[in-house]
Amino acid sequence: MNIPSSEQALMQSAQNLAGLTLGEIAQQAGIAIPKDLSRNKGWIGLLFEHVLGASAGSRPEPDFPHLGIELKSLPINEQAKPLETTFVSVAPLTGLVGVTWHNCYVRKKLARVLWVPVITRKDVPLSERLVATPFLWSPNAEEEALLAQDWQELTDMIVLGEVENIHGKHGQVMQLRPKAANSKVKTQAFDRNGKPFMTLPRGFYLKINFTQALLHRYLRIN
DNA sequence: GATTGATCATAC
DNA sequence: GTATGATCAATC
Repeated sequence: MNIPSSEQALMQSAQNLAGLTLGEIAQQAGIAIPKDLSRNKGWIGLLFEHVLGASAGSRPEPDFPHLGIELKSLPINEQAKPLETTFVSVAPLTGLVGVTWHNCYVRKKLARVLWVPVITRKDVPLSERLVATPFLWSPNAEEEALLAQDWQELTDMIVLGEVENIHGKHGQVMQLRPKAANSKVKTQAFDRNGKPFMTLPRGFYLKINFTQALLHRYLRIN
């Protein structure tokens, strides 16, 4: 697939995915379908990136750098309720001096997101799952305020050396959870005395209630 | 059943 | 290890 030249071109090809199954999309793209996602958790996201012409690679940039748009797949059920939290980014545990909500990575990453919902049920094979209507989202004032509030709370705790006391329950719409290959992975952080120590890498995740609200706002459903 | 903590693949 | 893409699965 070619790189989309404009937002309109991207949205057009995204809309064209609606109503197709993952099997149809993969077949058209000539991509093999895994039996399940257990050892291919990012497969749907990579499939959409390929089909929509996102710049490949693991660079820390939006999927469509020239458009400033991030692409995210979103598993939902038939009632359009998200089934999983949405990973946003790895949380920096050091170098936070001078970082504010306005210049932080989470805000940049969520500025413009193309959501591609996939109707998911455990008993429906991957290849038969349907793509729902994709939509381009930017946070409204209310959503940004909620995100900013949670980001500030979590970042404050990190800065104060309390990262190991942060649990998934923190945050109303965004939470901090492990983001690593396994629980033995370590990255550097600072404790409450300012001394460096090694801890589990964490990531910011959007909670289900937040992504569900987006769906309601954009698809006018439920 | 929802939520939190753990985990899988791949590139560099 | 860090960054990309997320879902799995044990526990509450």
